[in-house]
Amino acid sequence: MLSNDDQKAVAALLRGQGCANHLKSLIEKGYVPTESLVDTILDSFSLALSFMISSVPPPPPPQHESSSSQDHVPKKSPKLKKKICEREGLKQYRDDCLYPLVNDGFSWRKYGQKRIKTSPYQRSYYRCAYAGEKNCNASKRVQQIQDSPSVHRTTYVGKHICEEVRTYSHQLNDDVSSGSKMIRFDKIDQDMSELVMPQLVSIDHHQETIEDEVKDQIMNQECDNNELVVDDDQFWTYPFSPGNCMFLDDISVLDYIPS
DNA sequence: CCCATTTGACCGGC
DNA sequence: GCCGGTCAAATGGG
Repeated sequence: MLSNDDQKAVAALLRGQGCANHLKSLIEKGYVPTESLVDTILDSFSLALSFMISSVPPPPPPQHESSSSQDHVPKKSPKLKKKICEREGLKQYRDDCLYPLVNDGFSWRKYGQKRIKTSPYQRSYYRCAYAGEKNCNASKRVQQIQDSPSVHRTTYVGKHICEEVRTYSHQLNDDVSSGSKMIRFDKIDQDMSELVMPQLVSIDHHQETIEDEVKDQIMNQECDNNELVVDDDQFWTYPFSPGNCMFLDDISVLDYIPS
């Protein structure tokens, strides 16, 4: 059984699927003005992502007030943080795209960059810009996983609890179908929008461009990197290769109950 | 001068 | 000792 947010995410994805199919038919007929449809599709995906990210339960309140005496706060080790994530059910959302999503609707602050042994590309570490003042524990990692075409993997960890997200969520809950401009991936810039869109709609094309060897390498890399896999999330049971966006055609296998 | 980014150092687990 | 993740001083742009 999906949560309320998950159901909204699925509904948004289905809306995007319908618009994509409509767009496809229009393109086949040579109909040119399809910008509004593209906007709707992008909004749908953005909306779905927002629900998936924001559906993670919030962390428990701090045991004691210690913000004024950070010197006495022991630093959480990565392993410890991972265990905490597992215990608290913090999910990771992973997204592959042709270019890193610089503007995904949230304010991030880069705090590190490292070369990973299992990848020739560097991995960038970001945390919510409001991590300090609003105790927002959301973070993300961005890493290029493939060249030609350039594919970047963004792994979101934790949930935004900052005011920015609460405002967004409030708007979304008020009217999911209104097409509110929550996370506008298409506002990165026009050129990027044109580059990202084909990835979403031309699955077969990209699958042909990625050899199985590369995909195996990517999957093995995930294992090597100790990515947290959420067992009860069927989202993760699907391979996230750059050319395989499972959202659309495979959505029926999810425990989806139409509202 | 402020602030975000960069980058080498550091930490803890294995 | 290696590794990924984080810290924090240095740096650079506006």
